Amino acid sequence: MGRRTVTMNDVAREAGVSVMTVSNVLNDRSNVGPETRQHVLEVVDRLGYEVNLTARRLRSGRTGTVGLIVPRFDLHYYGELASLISDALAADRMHLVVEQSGASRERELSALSLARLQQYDGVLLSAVGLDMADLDRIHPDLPIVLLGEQDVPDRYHRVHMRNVPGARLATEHLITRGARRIAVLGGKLTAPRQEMATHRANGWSDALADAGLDPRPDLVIPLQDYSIAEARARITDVLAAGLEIDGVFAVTDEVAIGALAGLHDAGLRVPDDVQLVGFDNLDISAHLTPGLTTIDPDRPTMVAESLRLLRRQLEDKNAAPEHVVGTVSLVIRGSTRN
Amino acid sequence: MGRRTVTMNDVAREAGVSVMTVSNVLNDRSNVGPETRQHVLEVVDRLGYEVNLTARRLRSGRTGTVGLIVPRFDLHYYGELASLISDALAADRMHLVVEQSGASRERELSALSLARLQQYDGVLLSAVGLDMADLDRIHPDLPIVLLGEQDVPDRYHRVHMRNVPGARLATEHLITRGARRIAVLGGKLTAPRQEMATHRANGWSDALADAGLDPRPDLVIPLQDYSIAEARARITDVLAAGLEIDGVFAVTDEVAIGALAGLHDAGLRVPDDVQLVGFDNLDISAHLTPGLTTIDPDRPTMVAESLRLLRRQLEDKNAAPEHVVGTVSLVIRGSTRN
DNA sequence: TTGAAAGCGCTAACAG
DNA sequence: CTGTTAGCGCTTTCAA
Repeated sequence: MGRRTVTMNDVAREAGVSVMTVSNVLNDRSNVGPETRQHVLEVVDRLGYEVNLTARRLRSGRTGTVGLIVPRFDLHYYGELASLISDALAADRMHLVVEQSGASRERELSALSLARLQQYDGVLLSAVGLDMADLDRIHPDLPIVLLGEQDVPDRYHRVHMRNVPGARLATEHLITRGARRIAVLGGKLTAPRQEMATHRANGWSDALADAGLDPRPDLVIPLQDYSIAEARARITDVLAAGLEIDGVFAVTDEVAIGALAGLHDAGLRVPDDVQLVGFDNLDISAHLTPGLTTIDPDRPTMVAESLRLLRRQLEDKNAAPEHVVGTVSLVIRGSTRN
Repeated sequence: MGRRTVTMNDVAREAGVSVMTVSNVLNDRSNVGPETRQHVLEVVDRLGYEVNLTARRLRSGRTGTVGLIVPRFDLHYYGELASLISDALAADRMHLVVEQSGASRERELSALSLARLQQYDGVLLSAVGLDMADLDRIHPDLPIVLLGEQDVPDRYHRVHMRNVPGARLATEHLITRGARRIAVLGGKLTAPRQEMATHRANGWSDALADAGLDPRPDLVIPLQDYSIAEARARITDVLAAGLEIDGVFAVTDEVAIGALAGLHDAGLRVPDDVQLVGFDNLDISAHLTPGLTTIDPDRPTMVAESLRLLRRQLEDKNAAPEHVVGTVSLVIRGSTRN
């Protein structure tokens, strides 16, 4: 119970060698005789020794841990992303820990403080609320890859989706299938800086304009937190206010799920009365009724690219910044007509 | 760019004080004169100094960080749990990081190694695949609270749900609303040790027996990973095989979502042909069509209790182990009849 | 192939 | 109120 933690020193004394030899054994360095190695490992096992990662990190700087910072744990998109990354890193014998940055600016800054980030060998940062100034505060020596749709300083490595083409694809599909009054739920026409909501509203707007349709401002329904509940409430509001629509492009699948519920509340059938397209292709989207037509951002490739950029920086801290843009494709399911 | 990281020493020299004074200022200790404090803070700001948490941890043992270990990031239940915990800890000026333990036994053991756990002031462990031996390997000095439904050694602090009563409540509700052939999707009658799936199958079985119904083994449909896709596939299988049912108790809401899709695939209407009840009351469950009747485990209270147990151990490492069992309640929505 | 010395950056304990 | 000393547990460096 109260017995003191076993240290490398204890192992060394017990094994009759120096701490350096123990360290060499545990780090698989080649300069240890086979018998010594065997003996040390036995003692390690017997005493139940485990390395103190904090001490190792303080001395060597390496941790074997990558941090992923996401806005919220409870948005499905980030849960799926975290799973994919965790699995991919495990193959490299690295370890993922996830932090939540959202909810408040204070907490976001706390999560992004150098003090916290320093604890990782590298960081995948999927923060939405940052501005350039915040990003510029981050110490440049730490390998960072930005995941996400806001614009960032050029010196950062970054992976993001083709937002505008994706949104355009979604909207064009709605038009092709006969929709004419298409709202963009969660879109924004203007914002202090470009972000997911403005990019996707732009794609929507482009597609409408190309088809000779008017991207009326009242068809743009902005959201705050992109939760299912908020999306459902807002679409209910605008329908109650008399907005007439026969199509909805929801900027995320999560928003689309709320839209599905809200449309149902209003007695509108999907896809018969109103067609619906989302963006993200969440796991759950295939299992809704009707299945959700959506834009697939090819997350596995985005994850692979993110880790490639991270590894590049790990190997060469001066690696030239790279911007990777993922492909998007349309996945057609029951929420749009045949 | 390549400039060396600023240390406390740099601040001390620049401010013309000792490192201890800098440390005292940064830790808000009361023994620093107001002018000295002011001056030190200015220098800290000017140099852009941030504390090295690794060094602090090595020396003081405290990290301000709590770890949450969950089986998978992409199960909605854990995402919601993590969000709640993260928010609650922020109020205590503590920080949550989340690790995924699932996917393989090797990775589970790696996440649970003392080396990793040591990095936290305390750990909330929501691992499902552990057995007693694994748990016994964990160093007893670390504050741990177990969240979850498997049985554990008495010496652990633990918070879990009233599984059997919850499952019973769900099943009784189905019976009350007229269902007679009720399957338990994701339940298990036997397993190497008690776990969520057996507890909930027991509640189902008890309710059926009380009502004079036969808990036939073919009504128990076990699952492996409790994913939506798996649940959908399995219910499709058993329906195709000719199983006749008018009610489904799904052991989690995630499983219920799969069931909803599978029933729809088979041309069965919910709740008209088959009634459905889940367990967990996920955020999304209110927004399905139809809304999902489910068991609410009162997660906010469970989270509060978990953190209370953790704080107790933080304050007194010999605090007597406590087992807390949360209450459950039935939330009635459209997936059961009126 | 092995070991001794030094020190990563910080804070506990105590002295002034 | 401020400073000095020592050392957390490990790994780097260099000597044997």
